[in-house]
Amino acid sequence: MNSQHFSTKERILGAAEQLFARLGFAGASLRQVTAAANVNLAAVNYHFGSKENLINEVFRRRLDELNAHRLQALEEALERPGSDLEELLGAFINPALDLSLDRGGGGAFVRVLARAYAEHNDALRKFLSDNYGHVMKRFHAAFAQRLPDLDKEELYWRLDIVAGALTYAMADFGVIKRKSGVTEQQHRERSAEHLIRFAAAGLRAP
Amino acid sequence: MNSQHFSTKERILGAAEQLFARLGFAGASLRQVTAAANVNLAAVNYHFGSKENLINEVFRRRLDELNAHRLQALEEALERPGSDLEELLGAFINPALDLSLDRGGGGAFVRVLARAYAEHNDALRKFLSDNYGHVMKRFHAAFAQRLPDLDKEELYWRLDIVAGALTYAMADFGVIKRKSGVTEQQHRERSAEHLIRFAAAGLRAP
DNA sequence: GTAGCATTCAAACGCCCGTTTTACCTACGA
DNA sequence: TCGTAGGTAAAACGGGCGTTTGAATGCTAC
Repeated sequence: MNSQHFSTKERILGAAEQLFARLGFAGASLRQVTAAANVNLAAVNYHFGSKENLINEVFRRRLDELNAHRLQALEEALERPGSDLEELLGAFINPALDLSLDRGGGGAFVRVLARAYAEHNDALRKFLSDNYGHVMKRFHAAFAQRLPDLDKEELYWRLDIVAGALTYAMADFGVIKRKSGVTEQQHRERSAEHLIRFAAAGLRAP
Repeated sequence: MNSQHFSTKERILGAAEQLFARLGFAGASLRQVTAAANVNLAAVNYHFGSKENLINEVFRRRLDELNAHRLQALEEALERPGSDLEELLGAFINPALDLSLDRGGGGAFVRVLARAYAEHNDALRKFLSDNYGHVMKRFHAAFAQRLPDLDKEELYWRLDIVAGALTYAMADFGVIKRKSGVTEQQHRERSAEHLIRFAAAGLRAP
């Protein structure tokens, strides 16, 4: 299986991501993680130092990439001459959507991310703020330029609502059932379309 | 403290709610719960049978009431002659807001509810669907009447987005910091206002 | 080939978990 | 007044937890 192609560290990160998504940080034990990764129990403490630090590394591996993709998509949208609000929203939402569809655990990671929000852990919040703060600022500036009549603070509130709805949608919290005959890819693309249309109207609200 | 005025069962439920909100279902132990409730460890298994069942009772205690309040607020809004979309949204959002401001643990409960979504547990989903399914159907019908041009399935998607944003906002996931000089009550009222305005525009989107 | 280092391994450490047992209160109807 | 049922108490059960240890292994450079 994985054992052949990936290093011990990578196998641990992958297995941890899956199990944290399914069972939570407290609910998934290192014995379960190392068994799924097909490595020795002591490997976690050897390579990562502690369970706490393993959790952080699970985040870091994905967030840097998502970060970069969002900013890149935003710059591309801003460079297009006639780009509208929906395109800016797409730059924010689509990279997250792509991640959730990624082979190799991205789908599990968005659920881990949703759990992180629910954990309400201060250290984790600081970590996320450090990693995401400047991204949100950049998007805020771009949206503010497109919505000059909207109060700046009001815009912060609304972007916060968009982020909430996106987190919720990505982690598949909702009650909307995927119909048979619709692939997961199609389901998520439809999710993104609905979300963008809804959010664009919400941002344009008087 | 509580010991004087509440029964053993009530003290356990209250302490469990607080600790589940803070540490999660797996993260909070029965030893922590019973110590906080100032009761004997064995009392949980005596009164509730198991930790699993205690979790269910923590939900049941609050959900029945929230359920009833939402439906009552909806009926009242529908009976008012000139009631608009914002009033229907208020009937959905405000009871949840009130619960989150409730003395005696409501604020903790909304975070427990957010954790429940993140848990993605099938048994818990069925429990929530059984308790909430008819409420969502009732709201869907009311919104459909106010938005006759909107496709029924599209409306389901949009209500799902509203529910997501609400869950996120209630559990205080967002990055919006409460300013000094603003009480928590005021902060949450402002939250609801922003959410209703945003959601109303999103629902009306073409 | 062997010295040196990074990695893997099995085993054990002390601790905390959910649950059960058994004895002990305490109030109330017969 | 006594028997009894409902509640509380302390202690123990087996088992799983994160972490540490020290020996065995593989790999690279000389």
